[in-house]
Amino acid sequence: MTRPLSPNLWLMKSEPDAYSIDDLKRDKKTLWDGIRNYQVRNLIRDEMKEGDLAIFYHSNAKPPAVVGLMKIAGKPTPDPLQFDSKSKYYDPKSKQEMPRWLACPCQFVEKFKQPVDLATLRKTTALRNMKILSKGNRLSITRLTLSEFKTLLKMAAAQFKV
DNA sequence: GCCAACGTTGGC
DNA sequence: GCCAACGTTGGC
Repeated sequence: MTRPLSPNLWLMKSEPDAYSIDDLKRDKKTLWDGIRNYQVRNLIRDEMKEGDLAIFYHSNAKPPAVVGLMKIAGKPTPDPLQFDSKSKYYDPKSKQEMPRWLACPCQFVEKFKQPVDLATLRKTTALRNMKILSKGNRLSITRLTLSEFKTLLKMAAAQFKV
């Protein structure tokens, strides 16, 4: 296995009612849990690594928008909620010795001064292939190309420099 | 393995 | 609240 030299770039969705960029700003670090989709689980298991960068997207928001930047702060770890019978993310079929679901540690980097809403994203030619804009893509974590990542940072007037 | 029924996501 | 576009479940 070769180790990629540059960080992977991701877009990660969260409903602000559940967990927002302001929550992350307050917490500084969080365990990104509640992932219950096998494609996404495989992505973080097989491809996500410490040091990767992720754009934070508010879904089901008014308006939906990219709102900030975070960094992957460690290896994916078993999602504790799958074993919590009181959680809505409880999975009775998952066993301690063979956990089914993973969560990933995320660290706050910045909240964008200029969040970019979905309508604006759709109008941006440089983002026309961005996964989140293609019809039918509902995955909560998707990859960004370097070009898409740079475009988003620029539009959002980000502090972070690639 | 097929597929109908059901559940979820998320924009609008 | 509606609904398109999935994903999951379980009977067969």
